[in-house]
Amino acid sequence: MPKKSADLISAIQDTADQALDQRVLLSLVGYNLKRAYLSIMPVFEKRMAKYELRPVDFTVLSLLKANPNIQQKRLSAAINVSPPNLATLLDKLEGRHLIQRQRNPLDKRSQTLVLTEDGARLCDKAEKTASDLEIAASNKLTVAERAELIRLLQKIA
Amino acid sequence: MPKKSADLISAIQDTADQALDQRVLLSLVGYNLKRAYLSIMPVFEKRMAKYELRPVDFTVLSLLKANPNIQQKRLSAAINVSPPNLATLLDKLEGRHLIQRQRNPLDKRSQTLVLTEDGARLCDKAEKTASDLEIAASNKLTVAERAELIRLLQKIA
DNA sequence: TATTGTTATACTCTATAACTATA
DNA sequence: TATAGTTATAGAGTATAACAATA
Repeated sequence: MPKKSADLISAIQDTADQALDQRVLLSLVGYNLKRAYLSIMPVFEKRMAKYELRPVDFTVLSLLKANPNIQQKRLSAAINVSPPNLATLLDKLEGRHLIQRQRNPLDKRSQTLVLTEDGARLCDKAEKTASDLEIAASNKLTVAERAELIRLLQKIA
Repeated sequence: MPKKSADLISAIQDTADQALDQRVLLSLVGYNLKRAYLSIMPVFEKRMAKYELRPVDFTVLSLLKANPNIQQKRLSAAINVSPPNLATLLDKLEGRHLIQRQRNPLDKRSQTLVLTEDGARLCDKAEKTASDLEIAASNKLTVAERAELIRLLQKIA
């Protein structure tokens, strides 16, 4: 509801001085999730960039380490990346000799995935970096709070 | 580390039967944040789509309601949308007569933003929808847990 | 010269349709 | 006919550079 002249000027001055009122948005879980995510991810991305890994690449390597010989289909569902997009992602990792696709002898349509030795080495380093970072990134929380946060997040998802 | 023939077959069968091991990833706050976010946002987006609002459009309307006559610069910083992207976003909202840009008489470079009457009405409805949804979306949490989750998320951000 | 906001554009991410090879 | 994976492509979201108007 637009104002005119003097009213507008004083309204602008008032608004500029005040702290931003975000009470409604900050009462919503989704808004807080996004803010928290945006505040911690840039650091993580920066660290992973040293290994030329995006967060999703790290996720794939770490899942392959823990689940060798997993099928692409299952990986795709687990990490919420569509089969077409996963295919190109895996092309890149395979091109860097970090993973290997193996035709499944039981069903030649499907492929199973494993880390190469290079991939396993890189994954170990990246996981170490991630867990180091985890401590630094959540230094605003106590150990108990961090555990509680993770528990609540897993309850939602 | 690729296997051959019989070994591979039994490895594949084992992997296919087992639950996916995500322990490393699930120990990281960032991974859990993303999973929680992805699990609650589709519902929110669907509801907001009825008002032809994306989450970020809702955020802008709600912030303008609570902070009339805010400058674009400040809004841009608050919601993490770059000035060029905010400009086109505001173009669309202004084209729908939901908001209005006003040249700041104190500094003609800047513009301040307000909701129109239509915008205020739509924002009220959308905020009502959001808070209704909030209860349904976080029904896996108790009231106390939800409050604690929000508190911890705000500590991180 | 610096700042606010805009335009134009490029880059990344995500989503969809159509194809292959196997079953 | 159905499924796993791929290719190609389109769309949304995000980032950057160059510009106009004002300070």
